[in-house]
Amino acid sequence: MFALADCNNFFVSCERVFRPDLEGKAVVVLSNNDGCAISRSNEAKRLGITMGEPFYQFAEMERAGRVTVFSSNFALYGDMSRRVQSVLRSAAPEIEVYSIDESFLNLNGMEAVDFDGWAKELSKECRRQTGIPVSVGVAPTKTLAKIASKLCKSYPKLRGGCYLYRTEDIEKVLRNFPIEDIWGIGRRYSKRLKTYGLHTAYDFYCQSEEWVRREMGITGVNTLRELHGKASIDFAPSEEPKKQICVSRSFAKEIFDIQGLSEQVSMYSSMACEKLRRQHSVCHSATVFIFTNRHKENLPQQFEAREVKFPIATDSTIEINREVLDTLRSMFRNGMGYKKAGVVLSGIGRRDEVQQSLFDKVDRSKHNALMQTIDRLNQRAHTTVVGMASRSMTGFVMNRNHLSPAYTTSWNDILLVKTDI
DNA sequence: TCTGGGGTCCTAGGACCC
DNA sequence: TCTGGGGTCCTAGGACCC
Repeated sequence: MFALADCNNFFVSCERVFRPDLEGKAVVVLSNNDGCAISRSNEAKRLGITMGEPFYQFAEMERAGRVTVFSSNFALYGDMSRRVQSVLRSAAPEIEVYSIDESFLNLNGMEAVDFDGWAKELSKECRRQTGIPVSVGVAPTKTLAKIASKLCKSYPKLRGGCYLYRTEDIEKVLRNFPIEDIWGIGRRYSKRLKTYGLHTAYDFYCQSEEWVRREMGITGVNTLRELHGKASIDFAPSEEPKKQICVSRSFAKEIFDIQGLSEQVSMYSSMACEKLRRQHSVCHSATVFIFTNRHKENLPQQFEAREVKFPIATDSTIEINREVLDTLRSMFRNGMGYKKAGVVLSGIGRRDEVQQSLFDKVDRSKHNALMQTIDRLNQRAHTTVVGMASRSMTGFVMNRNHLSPAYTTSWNDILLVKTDI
């Protein structure tokens, strides 16, 4: 058996823990830049605010006091997420942290347990210890556990826990479950499946493996098998190092000058390199991308990405940053108003397995020592106190007009000291 | 005026190898 | 006239997830 513990309306719930006056009211958390809705309370959903809806389209409701909005505060959400995880960890032998608000639990070895009661109790315990409402679904496969946890949200009678295992119960649930809500069937596939007349999870459930393989490949077959109670998606308890690390942002206003753009991109590459070193990895390539504002169709557009390769895998901010900025300059065009930029590190491998070269011109031990020192200083300060001189001195060019206080963490304002390294 | 950010896996086709 | 067979690796693009 597997459990899925899913935090209800997670970001909104985090804000409400510290604003109990907002319980029962319409609340929305906005994306970076206060761009669009990324988390909504049930009351906000009832007002008709949709996922991803641009803020300006419901700003009137906010002004009228019908909905409270927050800028996203990921320092808070990350901290609350860890608290929920620690409650879950104590309830089951193995945990797979799937996302900031969802964890799978492997319940092998707990055969004698009353899973329905266990799920309800775990939900209650999460609420008691962290203040976050959590839906716990238990089923023979991950895909069915996802469905079981969704049922908790529709039926308060379940008191946050649902155990789904009997074939007749599963089939009854699938008959009323929309095909597009199945884990693994997204917008594209559900649209296509509907053209074949498949509308519910049960319609999909009744198809043959051969047909599903032709239409959707092996991933579709795995989903089908999971609905039939045959576990086909791996449980991955350990935290694997990332195979790709990306830092990107949209800007509050378009940036037209190479200097301003360089400062942002340099900051992104520094942040990506920090993440890389934190997981003890090195990378073989870095991709820089810059986008103009796609919503301004009357203006000239540019959506470009370029990759630089490192013959010897590296984790040095100095080395990566230099190549990234050179690449950026080669892409930059005068007169373009850039709205978004980012840096992606890929070709990631372990640092202790780097292939050396006879012709290496970089003094790697020197770079390593410097990077270690910088990381240690910044970690101790809980903020950036030492960084590349090329990076932004003032942080993100970002709107955050509705930010909640740092309730559980010290707030990380960027304070930058220039050095001559 | 105003529209997020960060990931994973699978597949097909090309380059290259013997 | 007639031109092999089998494999790996890499990459881009498409699908998905939260």
